[in-house]
Amino acid sequence: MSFTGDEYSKRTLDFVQRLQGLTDYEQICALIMKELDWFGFSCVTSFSIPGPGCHLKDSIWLNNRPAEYVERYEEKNYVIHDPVVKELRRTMTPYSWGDVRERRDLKKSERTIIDEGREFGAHDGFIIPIVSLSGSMALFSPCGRDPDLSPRARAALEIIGIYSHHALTRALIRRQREEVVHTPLTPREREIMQWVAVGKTDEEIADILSISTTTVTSHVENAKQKLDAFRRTYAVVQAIRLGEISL
Amino acid sequence: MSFTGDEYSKRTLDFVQRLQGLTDYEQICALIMKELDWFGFSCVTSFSIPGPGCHLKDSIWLNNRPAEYVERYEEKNYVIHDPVVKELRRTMTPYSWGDVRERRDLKKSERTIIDEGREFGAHDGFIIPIVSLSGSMALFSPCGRDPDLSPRARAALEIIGIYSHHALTRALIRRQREEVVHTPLTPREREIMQWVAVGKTDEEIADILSISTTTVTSHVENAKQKLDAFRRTYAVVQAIRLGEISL
DNA sequence: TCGTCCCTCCTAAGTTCCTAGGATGGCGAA
DNA sequence: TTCGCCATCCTAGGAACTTAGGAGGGACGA
Repeated sequence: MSFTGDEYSKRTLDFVQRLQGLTDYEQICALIMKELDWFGFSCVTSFSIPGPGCHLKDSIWLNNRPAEYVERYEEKNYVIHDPVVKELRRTMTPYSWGDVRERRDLKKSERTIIDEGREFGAHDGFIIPIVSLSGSMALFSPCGRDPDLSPRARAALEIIGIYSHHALTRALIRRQREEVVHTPLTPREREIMQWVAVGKTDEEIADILSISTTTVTSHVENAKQKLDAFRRTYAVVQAIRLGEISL
Repeated sequence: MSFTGDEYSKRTLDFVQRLQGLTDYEQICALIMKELDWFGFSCVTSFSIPGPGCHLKDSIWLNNRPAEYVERYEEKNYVIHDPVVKELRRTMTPYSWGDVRERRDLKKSERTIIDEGREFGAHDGFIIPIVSLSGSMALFSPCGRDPDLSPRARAALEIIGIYSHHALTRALIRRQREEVVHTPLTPREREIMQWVAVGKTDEEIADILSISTTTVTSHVENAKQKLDAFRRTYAVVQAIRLGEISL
């Protein structure tokens, strides 16, 4: 190994310090890619696991792998079958593609998916699982021809991955908030939506808060309007997304 | 400053490496507190901002500040008025209590809240904002009598905070999944709940998927049962929480 | 082959929600 | 003090959801 442990740690802290100053999404991406390059990673992908009915495209936070690769990945719905992604459900600690490829219980088709990456110059990659308390999973995955995957590098990469993810989230949230001009709910509306979110009927909420049912209904309707929702189910989802109520 | 920059970075990377091996919540907490001690922090609190109707107590992820302090904080509902917490909504980058205290526009009552911390041995503290794409905010905040808040320490602390938060989430998710024996939804149920979540009516969903309305209804009912929900609104929230669907 | 799970479809009464109004009093900012 | 926002309450028809059943066909593993 040509780098000392301290080289890794110093770089990592420097990286974080530089990233702290950035708020612009594109600048953050550029800095992340530059840093990963030092480790021998030429590409990076970060996305949250899309649910059914959700396209992978809409879940991607950061990606500079070839467009054709991503298209094929999306087209063949690899995100469901890719063993590297499936591994996310087993473990919550970082691992490399190689770690997965070595497993005995892989089907032939699964091995194919990993190997296809090679055609695009990605011989090995590293997966940093990202969890959120809401239970949704995401991953941050740099890859390249011959990346540094030594233990010390892995520790540094986990920091880089988690911190990058955090910085990207911050930038995306900022952008989201700027885009969505969202009228904030009043405290009462928030309180009532919180009850709606746990499945209480207007009558039950009225009982809990000692107000009339019609009042509850009108608060919900106001909130729906502010949240741009026709149905209260979506209003709740929007309220969660916009941070008006929490899970 | 008695420590070199490299000391910070080396420690930080070591900390992350040690934390990587841990899955037990209590062990993780212990390691975090030990590490923060080195920076001169005697206490640490981490919680997500509770919505109305939610108690702060239920949102705490990690805390070793005196119980009486927390009780008073909760009782007086400081989480709403604490200027240090309010600052979260303005900025998404770390700051110290001192940074907030210096602001001119603070009300007297707000200053009091900060100063009350001193009675419990916390003269200054550091806030690391944690954002999640769902929009919910949380914070990680160590505090102490005379902590190290130098620029280099702040960069290290941000890593420590974000990484600790991530490790805690991992441990809590693991625990949550062990506790909640949750029957997974079928692909079709997930797909339909995803549409429910965006406020589509059963009829609209039936149109979209080219199946009958009654089929949609029965999928929703099955999902509700699996998610232990009486109302579809709550079913959606549960599905999000359990990672069955994403925002 | 048998059992199990998934997806599909059906009925029908009862409950809850949605819509689109209007109206009052309180409270704080300009 | 006036203006605006907030919380409260009201009506009433029509739309959507809830509940508790049953039932057939297909896929897949034991």
